[in-house]
Amino acid sequence: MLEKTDIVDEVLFALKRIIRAIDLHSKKLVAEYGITVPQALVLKRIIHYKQTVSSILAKDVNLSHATVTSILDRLENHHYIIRTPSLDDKRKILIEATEQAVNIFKNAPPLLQEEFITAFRQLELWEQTLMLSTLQRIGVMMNAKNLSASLLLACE
Amino acid sequence: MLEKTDIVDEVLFALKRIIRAIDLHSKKLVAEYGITVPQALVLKRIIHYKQTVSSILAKDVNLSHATVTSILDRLENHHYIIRTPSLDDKRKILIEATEQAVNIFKNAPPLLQEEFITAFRQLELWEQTLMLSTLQRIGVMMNAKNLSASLLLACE
DNA sequence: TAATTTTTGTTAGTATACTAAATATTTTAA
DNA sequence: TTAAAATATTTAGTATACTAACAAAAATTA
Repeated sequence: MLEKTDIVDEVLFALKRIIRAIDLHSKKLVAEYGITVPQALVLKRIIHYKQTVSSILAKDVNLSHATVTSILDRLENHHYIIRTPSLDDKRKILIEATEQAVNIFKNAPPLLQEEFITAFRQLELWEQTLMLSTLQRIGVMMNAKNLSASLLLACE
Repeated sequence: MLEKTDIVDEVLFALKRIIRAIDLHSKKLVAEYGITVPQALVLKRIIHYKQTVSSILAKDVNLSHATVTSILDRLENHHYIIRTPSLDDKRKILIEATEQAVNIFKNAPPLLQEEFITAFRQLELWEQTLMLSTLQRIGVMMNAKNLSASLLLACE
């Protein structure tokens, strides 16, 4: 057994478990829908915009440009997107989803475990909201450095 | 901007942000301490046990055997651990931390962002506990499938 | 005892995800 | 108008993380 000395360590441990569950689910999606969670998130945005470029997608899904490029490579290999060099601005590569990709979302692959979604939806709305805001708050706390150096003056 | 139609999507998005923050922090640790978060988690356990085997570590840190093997490979390359084949049970490889590895933890590399740790510690204890239990609950909800199929009968 | 199963660890193959550097193009400034 | 800065995307290199398949050894069962 793990003895937990520190609540912060426990937070990390709890997060790690969640991260792993999401990853495992993503790998199951490949078998059933031929698409992973990161690929689905990117594809969803492409379908939303009809036509877009990779830098927009990187901002939307909160990933680096390099990561988005590799995800787009795989989507292209699977014929889920088409990349066309832009004529207006030759630096840009326009991205569009194929018919095939749109059809995948007709079946709506669940981006989180069905068990989680079912359980979550059965919670009271206030509880769902509380959970979400807790997660958002943790996210803010972890990205705090970028927000403001002035706050740091107060702590130490 | 992302229009969010579904609170479940928002939960995934919030989690993705947290996951990314942890990953980015891990990459910063390499520069400062020469060790990543997953490596540190594994090494911490090795130091705790003094001597152990990879299957124990995989259970402790909640990772697959293959992943632990690759992390151990890197720890070995950095001379943070020594692997010795066991004489009792020739399947087992005994793992021990080196002096060098123990010294790293004298400096105590922070496994989460210092900003997060500082902010988290400033919360009231009840709030820390609430956050932790929310995360643990999400973890349970996501790993529910393995727990019980009987519960599923009730939902659909 | 012999055959089977389980345990333990590694390897192969794939997908994510990052930074830094390279390339090409466009915009801005001198 | 040319040089410098900014923008857009990709490539290279590294680390995580998984499953499946493999090999070796140990434990169990017939």
